Amino acid sequence: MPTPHYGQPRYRVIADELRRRIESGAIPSGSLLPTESALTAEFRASRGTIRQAIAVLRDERLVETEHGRGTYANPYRLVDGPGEGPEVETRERQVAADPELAALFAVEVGAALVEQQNITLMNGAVGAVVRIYRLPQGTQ
Amino acid sequence: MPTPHYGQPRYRVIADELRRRIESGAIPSGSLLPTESALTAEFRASRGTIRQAIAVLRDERLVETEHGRGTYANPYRLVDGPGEGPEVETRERQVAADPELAALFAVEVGAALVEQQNITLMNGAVGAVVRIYRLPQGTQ
DNA sequence: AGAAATTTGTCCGTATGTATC
DNA sequence: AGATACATACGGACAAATTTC
Repeated sequence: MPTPHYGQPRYRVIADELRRRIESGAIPSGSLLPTESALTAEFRASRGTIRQAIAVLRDERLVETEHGRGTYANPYRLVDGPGEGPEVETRERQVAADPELAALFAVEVGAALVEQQNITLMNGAVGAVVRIYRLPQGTQ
Repeated sequence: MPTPHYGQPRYRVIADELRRRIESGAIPSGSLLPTESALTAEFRASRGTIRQAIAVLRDERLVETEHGRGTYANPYRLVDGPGEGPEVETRERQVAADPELAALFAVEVGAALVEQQNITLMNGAVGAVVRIYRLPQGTQ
């Protein structure tokens, strides 16, 4: 079978699906993701592709992998014990440029921007939300 | 041929060497790196390993790759004007909480939040826009 | 304008090394 | 020691973007 990849590459499709499962709770926070070989079987993809999909989630800090053990979902979720310092939760996504951002970046309104959102938590409460906007890779 | 990787993995060794060449100027800023196939020949490594090495440098934002063209060295360097460093423009204002921010801060949609916006400039162009949201003083 | 060559992007299969349980 | 799982590396194939002729 050939390897067409029109549109989204497979590893992104798989990453999107896994992200959905984690965010929906289908894969509970703190639990292990299915193994690489299980995902290989389920998605009919090679190990390299599965690993690439997981790498995407790892970059987003949505999962964390431990050598010889497995890949955990949502390891940075706060379940703080008492007296812990501020924690940060990070997420990255693509958004459409609002008129002000469009003017700043000299792109059209609605153009794709990358938004990185950091949520600073203090004692379990949201202290501040930081949103960083950049042009997508390769467009600058 | 077996594939031992004692000590440093090969892709890291190659990444280190390429980083050295870029930082030493052996590969001038803004110029193209050797092609993947050229690096394959020079380092006697597979293309996957070369691409992994380049991915390391890409994560460091030391290089940028364009499909069908090549990989550029140091695309993000600042070329400051006379005596100027990177500049930041800051502004603070009050905004209404969008649904997501409202949920995060546990306030009603439309409630007042303080937004601090920092615009970082690189080469006179907008590099990133940072928006920090907090609850107004006295409400936390 | 169009075809060919070049270069990077994605995917596959496989093998071996290393860490953890 | 054995089983399991992640890390690294290889080689090959086809897709897609760019450049060159």
